[in-house]
Amino acid sequence: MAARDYGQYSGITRAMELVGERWALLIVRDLLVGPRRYSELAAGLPRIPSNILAARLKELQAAGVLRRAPRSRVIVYELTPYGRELEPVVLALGAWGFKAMGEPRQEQIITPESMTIDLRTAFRSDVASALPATAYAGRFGSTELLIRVDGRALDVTPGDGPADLVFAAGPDIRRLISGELAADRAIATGVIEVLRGPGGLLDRFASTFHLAA
Amino acid sequence: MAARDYGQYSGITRAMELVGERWALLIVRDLLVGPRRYSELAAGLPRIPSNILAARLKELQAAGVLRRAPRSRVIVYELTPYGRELEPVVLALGAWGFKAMGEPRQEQIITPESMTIDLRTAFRSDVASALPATAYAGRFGSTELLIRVDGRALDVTPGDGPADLVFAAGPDIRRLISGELAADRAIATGVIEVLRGPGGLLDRFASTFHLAA
DNA sequence: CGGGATCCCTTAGGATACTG
DNA sequence: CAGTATCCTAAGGGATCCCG
Repeated sequence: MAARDYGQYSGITRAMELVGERWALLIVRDLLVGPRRYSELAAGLPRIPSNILAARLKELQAAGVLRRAPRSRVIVYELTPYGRELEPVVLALGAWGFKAMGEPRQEQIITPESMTIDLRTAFRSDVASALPATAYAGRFGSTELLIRVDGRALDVTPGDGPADLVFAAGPDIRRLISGELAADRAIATGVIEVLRGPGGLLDRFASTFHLAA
Repeated sequence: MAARDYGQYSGITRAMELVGERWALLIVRDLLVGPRRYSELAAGLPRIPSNILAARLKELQAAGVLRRAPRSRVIVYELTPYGRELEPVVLALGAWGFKAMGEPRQEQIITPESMTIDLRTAFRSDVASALPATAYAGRFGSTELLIRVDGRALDVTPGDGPADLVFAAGPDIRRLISGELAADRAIATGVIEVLRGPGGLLDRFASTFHLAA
């Protein structure tokens, strides 16, 4: 028996043995957004030691969660189909943890990958399907995301592009998503800064992305 | 910043900080079945050192996941409402890990709590709602469970009681739940031993509890 | 006897430096 | 860029002991 084995024959213990190590599910989360290179993963995971990242990648590969794929002279890591099946786990954890997020601390960062998954977590496809297709461009610190909502589909990509509403937000956008702060109040208090487009669209954004606290 | 902090401001990292430590989610899983005493938790978690169990209970209490509750001279640990909201996380992890369960190893045990959650994971309420109410009594090694299905409701309790079908099964019951083995084959090969009641009911059991691998 | 606390040892994780 | 190598600290594992 491996030292870090749980000694039980059940689904959860098996899952914990495969992806329960520290950092593992965060690597999976970032790869849920798309394939990533080693250095991209390292950049998105602040403070992960490179030896730990290397060790986790090997373990997750051995577990059948991800694979190394050569892409024209560089190597990227991508989830296997089985690894992608962790999405419900990651989203459920994200939804639960969202409710316990306090105020951001100084050194805490928001990465494009973490924001993308947080938006996916909060996305209400049934609400969105009743609204017209809308593209938002959000600037969160130094990361910029193009958020396209069309029917029940959500697509989040880095960078900008044609958007109906362009806004800049800090970590306090959480209070908009949780419903703690209404859209007009968010604008009035400067939590959200509308850079272009009708500010009224922010209310639609808040309806589309909502996660009660 | 705490040493085991992930340095990100996102839902998942917050969740991992609260319940991402080793053993934590297994404690939560057992408490999802019902309140438990310290010694009951220790018994259900083979190989957990007592100092680690004590440390986790304190951390989870500080995180607002569980609380100590005095029950007539003894102390039990029970989930808070917020802790119970981890059920989707635990079930999602269980469903994912179930598919990666290989053959059981000699020293791996099945506890009443782990089996209860595994059954909850595999429970198909929509299938069950179309079937007549049924009570099963299952013996898994030394643990005995009374499994009552009524409409969309599932109730699993330790011990026995009046049941339509009484059977004994080893860890290979996983192959019945995964659909790898049909009910009649499971009986014919001795994977499941029908102790009382019509063996045909095992097919209903397999329809009610199913998780594709 | 339930509910831990203590001790000692092993191993994983963190920080930093280095290399093909 | 994509990792190794090294060193050190902190957490986990196992056994034992303690206390109400």
